[in-house]
Amino acid sequence: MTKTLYVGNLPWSTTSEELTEYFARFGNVIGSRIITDRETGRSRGFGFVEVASEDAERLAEELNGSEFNGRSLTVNEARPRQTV
DNA sequence: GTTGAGCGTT
Repeated sequence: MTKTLYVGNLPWSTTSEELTEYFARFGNVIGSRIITDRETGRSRGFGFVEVASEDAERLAEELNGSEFNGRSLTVNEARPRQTV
């Protein structure tokens, strides 16, 4: 099972690969996704990381407020989408 | 060549 974490306050140059590697140091990371502007294609400065549910809490706790490329990250469990 | 709180697309 997996959980999705919201990651905010990212540098605009951050890629999903960087996020995955950064999160993978603290737990089992499935993958990540940077949210880019639909019109300009530039990063919006936040994204989502899919991690093993057993590691989600520790990842959020370890990475929330931590420094990533000079920015203090915001990490939280992602809100459920309207996939209902 | 920019910006800075937030919750996503097939």
